Amino acid sequence: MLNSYSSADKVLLAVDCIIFGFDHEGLKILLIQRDFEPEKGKWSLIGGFLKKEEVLDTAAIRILDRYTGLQDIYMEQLHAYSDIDRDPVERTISVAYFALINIENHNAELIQNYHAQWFSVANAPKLIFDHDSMLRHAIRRLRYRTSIKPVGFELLPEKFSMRQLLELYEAILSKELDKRNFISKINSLDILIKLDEKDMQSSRKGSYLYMFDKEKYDAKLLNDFVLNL
Amino acid sequence: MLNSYSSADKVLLAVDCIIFGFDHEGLKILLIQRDFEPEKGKWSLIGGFLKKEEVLDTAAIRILDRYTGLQDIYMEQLHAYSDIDRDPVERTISVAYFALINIENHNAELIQNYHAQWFSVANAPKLIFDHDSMLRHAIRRLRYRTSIKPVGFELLPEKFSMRQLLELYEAILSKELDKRNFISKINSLDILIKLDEKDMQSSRKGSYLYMFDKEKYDAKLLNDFVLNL
DNA sequence: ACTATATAATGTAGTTTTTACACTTATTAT
DNA sequence: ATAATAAGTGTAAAAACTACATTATATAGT
Repeated sequence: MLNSYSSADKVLLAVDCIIFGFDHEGLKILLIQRDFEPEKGKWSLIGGFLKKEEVLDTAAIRILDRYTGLQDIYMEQLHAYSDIDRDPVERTISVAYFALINIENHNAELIQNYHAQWFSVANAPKLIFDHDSMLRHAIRRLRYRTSIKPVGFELLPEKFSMRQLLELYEAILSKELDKRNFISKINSLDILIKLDEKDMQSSRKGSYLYMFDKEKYDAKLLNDFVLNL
Repeated sequence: MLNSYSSADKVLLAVDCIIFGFDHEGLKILLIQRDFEPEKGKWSLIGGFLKKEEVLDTAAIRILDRYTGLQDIYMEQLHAYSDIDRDPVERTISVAYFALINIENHNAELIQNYHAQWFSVANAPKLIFDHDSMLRHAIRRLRYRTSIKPVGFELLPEKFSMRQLLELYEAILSKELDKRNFISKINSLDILIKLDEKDMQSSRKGSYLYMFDKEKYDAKLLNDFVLNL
């Protein structure tokens, strides 16, 4: 049994990132066009290999940083994918992560250099390998996560209007929400700060801006909420 | 980029299984006592190494079978654990799975041969490596999963009484539930068959036995239910 | 300065769901 | 016959959820 360590097979471990962003057009993901075979020219999630002395979370952070120039981003491990022929080049197990970023903050130059591009989740191209499956899982997980944890805000600017928040949740859930009911449910969570500032872009009247109140949320010491939208 | 395959590090991949069972004493897990160093004599989850030409799910199934003699068991991938020194012998990433078995069916002789043993989840011993963390995650996931999928039944005999089902959910959630409210919520899911048979062990009056109606459930074509207990 | 326009902001009544709670029934061991 | 034990059952009050329409505000255009 002890020597099972030495007799056991070693494999390549990849990390693939589903990087979510959000803007006026809706929910988006960052994809990269492969410039080498196989599947050259096809679209792919952004990924890389795990280094031997590296934790998976760190690898995901490293990869995200490399392609977006962003640090301190919400990331979450999704699932390990291990189909035998999932990568035709070599037996590779991939651990998928998803990231939620404020799309305004990414380094546009960087992603251009890497031939990366933002796509609407709704009409993303077909992806290589099992990346479509990863994306589907990520969306499902994102729906669940945003219904119990205050992570949706990661996709918005620091200051945002109720309309932006509403549209964010509509994009995540792929369904229309009633504005009044939505606002009262959000308000009942009691985790936002209403600012004196208004966003004057969207209308003549202007709409108040809000911020996520992390201190207040943490102070509640509740683990999860339930946001039934 | 292509040669990043050849330059990338390969690592050992382990699979560890949180095997849940349930009996009159409550929710249990199957643990094994290590008979080799390091951590000899300590309790551990049941695990093994992934083979090069093997899918993770298959490895989990193989490991479960080896220690319990059971096939066709509900299993679900939990998370990949990758702390650098999580296994002091060698750099090993572990993918944890949890399994739900009918505890009556396991092969008692097998687990004896392996020095495995059932423990109440409530007072399980300290486990090696990061296995305590895996167990905590597994319980959290089990709570969630049983609230949206009809998998709790996997832990019960094919025929079970409402009391058994109630006590199962109480064990999973670690809280008392109101009997009448529980029964009406379960009944409103409309996924059980009430048998003519009674369990005469528990009381003079005897309690009706039920079975999970998989056909009916599948026919509904709903993905998930919500069971707020 | 008046008006038109466009989005922001707000409240409620009806319905459904959830909760808390206690007595009767059925069986058999004595 | 009766004592004992768990099984089985219903309801009223509270809370949550749903559907829905009008008024308010700032400015751009005249």
